Amino acid sequence: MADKTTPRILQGFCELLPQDQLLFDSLTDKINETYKKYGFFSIDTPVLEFSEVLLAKAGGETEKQIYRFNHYDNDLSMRFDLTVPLARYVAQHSQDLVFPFKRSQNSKVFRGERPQKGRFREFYQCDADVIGSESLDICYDAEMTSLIFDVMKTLDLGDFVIRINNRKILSGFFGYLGLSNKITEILRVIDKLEKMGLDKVKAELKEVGADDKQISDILDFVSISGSNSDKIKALKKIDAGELYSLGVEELDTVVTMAVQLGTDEKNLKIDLSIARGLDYYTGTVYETNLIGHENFGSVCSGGRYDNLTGYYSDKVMPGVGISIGTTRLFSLLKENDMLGSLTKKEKSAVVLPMDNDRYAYAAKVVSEVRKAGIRCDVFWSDKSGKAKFKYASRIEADFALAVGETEETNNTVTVKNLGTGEQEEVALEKVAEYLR
RNA sequence: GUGGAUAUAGCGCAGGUGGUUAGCGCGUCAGGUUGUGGCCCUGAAGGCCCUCGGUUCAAGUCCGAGUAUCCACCCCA
Repeated sequence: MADKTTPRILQGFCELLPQDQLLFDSLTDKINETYKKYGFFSIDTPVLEFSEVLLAKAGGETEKQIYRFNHYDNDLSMRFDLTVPLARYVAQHSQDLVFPFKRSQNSKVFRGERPQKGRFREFYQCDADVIGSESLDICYDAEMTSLIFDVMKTLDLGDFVIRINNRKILSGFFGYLGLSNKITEILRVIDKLEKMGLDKVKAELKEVGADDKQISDILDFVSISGSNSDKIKALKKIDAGELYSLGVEELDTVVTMAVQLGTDEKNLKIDLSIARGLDYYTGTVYETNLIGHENFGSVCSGGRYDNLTGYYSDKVMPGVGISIGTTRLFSLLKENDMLGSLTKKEKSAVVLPMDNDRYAYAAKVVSEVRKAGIRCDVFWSDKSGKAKFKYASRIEADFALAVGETEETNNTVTVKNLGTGEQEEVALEKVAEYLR
């Protein structure tokens, strides 16, 4: 073993064994199918973009995390999310797209940050966004809410809550308190309320520069309680300017409409402390948590942004979108032994030729089974009978189809159910039917 | 970027106060059973004990540095 290269991969990069990959694919399939049902069109964009394009807007944290390098004369960057490439895509192809444009995308993104539990440097995001031309009705925000609801129902990961808020409400209210120049910082602090607790938030708000009266107003505000309609009523009583009122109006519409679209109100909760760290959200914001697994963080987040393509085009294009970090979600589910709901697996079989003269007959058998649309494999190896059945068992096939001299003579197959251990000789033309 | 932990077989781990041949479980391969997997039994293969340096008659074990990985913070999916 001297001088061999150690097989290894980069930290924060992830790959799965075949049985896990099967489950991961089932996770993304379920999400994509739901997106499709809502009328989204799937696209893909390049992993690499010109740095000037990708970094047109980025700054601060994101910029530091981008994998960027030169190749000959090109300054290149790897996409760190799917939204910026979408903006470029829409600006570049706007004349060929139909608006409102509903696109979904399931692709890998790259972030050069320190990996840890549930955080990767290369990971899949499963996004759905609607982009409008000039304007985009608030009903789309409601539709996204309903989409989150449907996805979560389909994934069947247990009880969940979609927490919803509107940035206009927060910005309007904080502006009204005379804190309009500190809105971004305040939003970030408020967003941490659940995690850090009241005292720390108070201290941080003070650091940001709010006085005691402002702090208590803010905290009273975000802790407005009751049902969704109670909260809306309470919010409507407060007079905090035009932006604020518009936000309340929007939130009211989104919640009402989402319910009409099929969202169960039990799973939808107005939460005035949700702000989302990302600064490009301007209206509705979403976070989704699994009840009992709050430590997972948000499994599906998103929101409304006013002008997606501002850095690439003069056209105003508002949008609303959501994102599911499937790599993270999968790794957390696996760690918590929650992959059970993903095991939807089709039946599969493997043909075992019992001796070397049986290959031709094995070919006939496998072709018959495949014609019926059943996943089927042949073990073309001259090993012991034990090894053959062991192979069938290891690949987790449901059936082993043993074919030897007797079977060929009788034009049959010995079907062994690897789950129950029972076996039976079945006529070749009946095999496919027998396997179902 | 800041703080903490870990590094021994393909994987998961054990190896009091230094002592000569480094173990266990899983996996792999072979056999018990050459047409029957999972369970059981037997056997085999597989180790520069992360790297470099230091202390010592003697280092997997002690000390230092480096590297890598993991965890937490920041931020986020």
